[in-house]
Amino acid sequence: MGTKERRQREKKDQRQKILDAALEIINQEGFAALSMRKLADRIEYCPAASYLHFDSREHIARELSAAGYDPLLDRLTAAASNPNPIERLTAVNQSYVAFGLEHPETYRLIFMGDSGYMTAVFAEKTTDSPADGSYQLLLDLAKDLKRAGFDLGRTTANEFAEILWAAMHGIVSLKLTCPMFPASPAATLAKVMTRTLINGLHPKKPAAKHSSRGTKKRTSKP
Amino acid sequence: MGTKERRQREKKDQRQKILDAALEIINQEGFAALSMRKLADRIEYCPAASYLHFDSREHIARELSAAGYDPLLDRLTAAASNPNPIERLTAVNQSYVAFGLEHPETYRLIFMGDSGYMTAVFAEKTTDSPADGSYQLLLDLAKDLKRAGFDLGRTTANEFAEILWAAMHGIVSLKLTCPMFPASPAATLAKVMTRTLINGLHPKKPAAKHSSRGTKKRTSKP
DNA sequence: GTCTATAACTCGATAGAC
DNA sequence: GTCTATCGAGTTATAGAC
Repeated sequence: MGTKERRQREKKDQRQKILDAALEIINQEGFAALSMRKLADRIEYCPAASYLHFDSREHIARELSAAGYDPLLDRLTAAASNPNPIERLTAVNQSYVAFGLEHPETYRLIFMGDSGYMTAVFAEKTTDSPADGSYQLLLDLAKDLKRAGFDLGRTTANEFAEILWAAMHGIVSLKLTCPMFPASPAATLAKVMTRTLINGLHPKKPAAKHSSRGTKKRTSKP
Repeated sequence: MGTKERRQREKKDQRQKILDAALEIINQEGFAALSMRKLADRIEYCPAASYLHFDSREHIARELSAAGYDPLLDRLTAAASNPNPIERLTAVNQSYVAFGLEHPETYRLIFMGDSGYMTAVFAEKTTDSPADGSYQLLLDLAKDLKRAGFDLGRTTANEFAEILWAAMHGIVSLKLTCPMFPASPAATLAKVMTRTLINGLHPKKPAAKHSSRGTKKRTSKP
C-alpha cells in the first residue's frame, strides 16, 4: 500500500526538479529569461505541467528567492566564528560581498527584484527565517561591539546593523549593475568601508569617573 | 524655404514627445510596463512610429537613463554649496537619498537596471557627463576633507568617494526594493551612515613634526 | 520622409482530451 | 495526472500606402 507515499514522493521530486531547472535557467540567462516554456523544455514536460505544482511563474520566483537566503546565511555564519567582534565584522562583510558577486543572479533575485519578494520574506516570517537570521547576526555584532567597549554614540544597535547591511548591499548591487563604475574591486571597497565604519566607532573614554575602570588597552585595532 | 527647418523641428519635437511619454509610463507603472504599444497609444501614433526615431525599446531606455543623471547632478550641486566639507557631505548625502526616494523609477532605471545603461553612460563619456559630474563632486569632497585636515589613512580619495556612493546607493536601493526591511527611515540611515563614515576619518594630529616622531601611541583610535 | 497595417514571434495561462 | 491545443496579449520589426 505504499503507492500513495510513492506518488507523494514523486510529486515532491517533480516539484524540486522544477525549482532546480528554474534556478539553472536564472543562473545561466538571468531572471528575465525564465519562462514557463523554457522551463518545460528543460525538464522535458509540457508547459502546463509546472502549473500543477506552482500557481504561477511569480510563485516559483518567490520560492527561489526565499531559498536563496539559506546559502547566504550559511556563508555569513561560517564567517562569524571569530569571537573578536572587529575581526568577525570584517570577515562577515567580506563574505557578504563575495557571496553576492559569486551568485549574481541569486543576489539580484533576492535583493534587487522588482517584485517584493524580499518584502514578503521579511514580512511573512517573524523570526527564525534565514533572512532574519542574517540580520540577527549583524545585530549581535553591533551589540558585541558595544560590549567590547566601542561607543555607538547616538546610534542604536539596530541602526548600526542596518547601515552595515546597506553599505555592503550598496557595494554588491553597484558592482552587479555596473562592473566598471566603482573602479576599485568590490573586496577592496568592502575592506575600506568596513575599516572606515569601524573607525567611526570610538572606544569608550577611559571613564574619568570614579575609577579607572575600563582602561581598555586596545593596542591592536583594525 | 523654411520647410526643411520646420520638418526638422517637428521631428525633434516628435522624438521628445516619445521620450516624455515613455518617462511618464515608467513613472506611473514602472519600467517593466513600458511597451511600444502603450507608448504608441499614449502619443496617439501607431506602434511602429517610434522606430522611426529610435532603433529599439532599449535605445529609448538608454536615452532616458542618460537623461536621468541631469536632475540628480542638479540636486547634488545645489546641496554642495556649503564650503565646510563636513556639512557639505552631509547635505549631499541627504540629497542623494532624497532624490532616489522621490524618483524611484528614474533611480531604478539608472542604477538598478538589468541592462548596463549605467555602464554605457560611464564608459562612453569620459568627462563632463552628468554621471561623471556627480562622481567628481564626491571626489572633490574627499579631497577637501583631506585638505581640511582629515586623515584618510590608507584610503585613497577615489576609494573614499566610491564608498560614499556605494553607501548611499545601498540605502536607496534597499529601501526601494523593500520598504520595510531597513526599519529606520532612509533619511535617518543616511544621517547615521554619514556621521559614522565621517567619524571614521580623524583630524590629523597637531603634527608633532620630526621630533617625537615614532612614538606613535595611537591612543585614540583605530 | 512619415505613418499604417501587419507580419512573425514570444509569453503566461487555461480548457479539455486522453 | 499529463499533454495538446489554443487563447489573448505582448514584443520587435518590416513592407508599403500616403
